[in-house]
Amino acid sequence: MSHRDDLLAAARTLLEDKGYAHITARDLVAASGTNLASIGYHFGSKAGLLNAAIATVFEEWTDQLAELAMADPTASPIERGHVTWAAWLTGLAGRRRLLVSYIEALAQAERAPDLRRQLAELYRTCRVRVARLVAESLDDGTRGDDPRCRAVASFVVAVCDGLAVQSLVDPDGVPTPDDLLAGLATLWSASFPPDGNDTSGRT
Amino acid sequence: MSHRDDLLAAARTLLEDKGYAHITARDLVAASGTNLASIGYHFGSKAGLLNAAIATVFEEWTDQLAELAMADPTASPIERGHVTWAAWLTGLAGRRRLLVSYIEALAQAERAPDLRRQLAELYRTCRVRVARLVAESLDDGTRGDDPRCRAVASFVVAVCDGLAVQSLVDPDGVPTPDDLLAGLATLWSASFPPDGNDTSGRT
DNA sequence: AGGGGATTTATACGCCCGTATAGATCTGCT
DNA sequence: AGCAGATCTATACGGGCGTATAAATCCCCT
Repeated sequence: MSHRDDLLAAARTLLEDKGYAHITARDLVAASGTNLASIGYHFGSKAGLLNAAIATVFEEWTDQLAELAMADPTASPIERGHVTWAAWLTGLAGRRRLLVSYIEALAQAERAPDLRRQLAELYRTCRVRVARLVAESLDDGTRGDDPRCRAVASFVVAVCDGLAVQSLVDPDGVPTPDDLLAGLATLWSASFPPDGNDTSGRT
Repeated sequence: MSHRDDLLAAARTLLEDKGYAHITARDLVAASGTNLASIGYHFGSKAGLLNAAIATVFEEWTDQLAELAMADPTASPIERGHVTWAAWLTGLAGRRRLLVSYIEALAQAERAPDLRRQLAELYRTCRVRVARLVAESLDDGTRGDDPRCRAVASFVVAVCDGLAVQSLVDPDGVPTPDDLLAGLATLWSASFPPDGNDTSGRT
C-alpha cells in the first residue's frame, strides 16, 4: 500500500474520532506509519489530504441514510420523514466525533473554496436523492424533479441539519421525531383547521 | 473604560467579522488597545474571554429574531413560521461571519464544557420563547408550556438551524421560506389528504 | 500623605505547527 | 545492468501561538 492510501485511510479514521480541526500533520503521520513529507508530496498540504478524506466520509454517511429512508416502500411521506429523522438521530448519537468533524469542516469551508464547493455539491445531490424518494412514496407518477418533491426534500434536509446541530450542543434537549411530527401537526392544523376555516391568508 | 470592557467589546467585534477560530490573543489586544497579559488577568485565558463574548452576541441575535416573529400579532402559526424563516434567512445573509463564528463555537463546544452548557442554555430558552410565541398565536388559551407548543418550537428552531448550516455551504441552494411551506404542505397533504383518506397509520 | 490592593505594562518562554529541502531508496523499462 | 522518475526518509526552519512573570503604575481609603 502506498503512503498515499495509508494517509487517506488514517485521515478518515482520525476524522471519525478526533475531529477535523485538531488533527495535526504529525497525527496523520503517526496514524498512518508514513512520513511527514509524504503529506506534502501526495496531497500538497495537510488541508488537501483532509479535504480529500472528508468527501468520502460524508458521502458514505448520506448513502447510509438514504438506504434507511428507502427501507419501507409502503410508507407515506410523513412516515418516511419520521423514519428518516429517527434514523438520523440514532446515527448522530453514535457518531458524535464525526459530527464534530463535519461542523468543523463547515467552518473551514468558509475559507477553503474547494471544500465548500465539495460540501455544496454534497447537499445538492443529497436533496436530489431525497426528492426522488419523496416522489417514489407519493406513488402518483410525480417525478423527483417536481418542485413539490424538491421542496419536501429541502425541508427534510434542513430539519436533519437542525437536529444535528442541536444534538451536538444539547443531546438531551433535541426534539424526538415524535416531537417534530407533533409540531408539524399543530403548526398545520392551527393554520388550516380541519373544519375548513383557513385562518391564514396564504395560498 | 477598563481593559476588561475593552477586551469584551473587541471580542464581540472580532467575532462578528473574523470568526471564532481565527481570533488570536494578539488580535484581541490590537483591536482593544490593551495588553496581552490583560486577557489572562481578567478572563483567565483567551477562551474565557471569547466565551464570555459569544454568549452576549448570540443572545442579542435571538432577541432580534423573537421580536421579528412577534411583530404581527394577527398572523397564524404558519405565517409566523414563514415570517420567522424569512427574517432568519435575511439575517443570515448579512451576518455570514457571525454565523461562521457560531459554527466554530459549536465545534469548540465539544471540548469546552462551559461553552457547551452556555449554548445548550441558549437553545432551551430560545425554544421556550418560541413556544410562548406559538401559544400566543394559537390564541385559544393554550399556554407556552403546552407540549404542542414546545413541539412546534423545537420544530421551528430545528429548521432555522438547518437553514443556517445550508446557507453557509451553499447560499444559493438554500430553500426559501416558500419552498419550506410548499414542502410542508406537500408532506402533509400527501399523508393526510383533505378528502379524509388518511394514508398513514400514524396517530 | 502614604500604603496596599487592583490593574496595566513589557517582555520572555516554551511549545507545536505546517512546510521545505536534500538525499536515499525503490520500481519499471530498455 | 543501468538509468530515470517516482516515492520515501530524516531533519531543519521559521513562525505564531497562548501564557507566565515581574516590575511599573494607578486608585482609593484612612
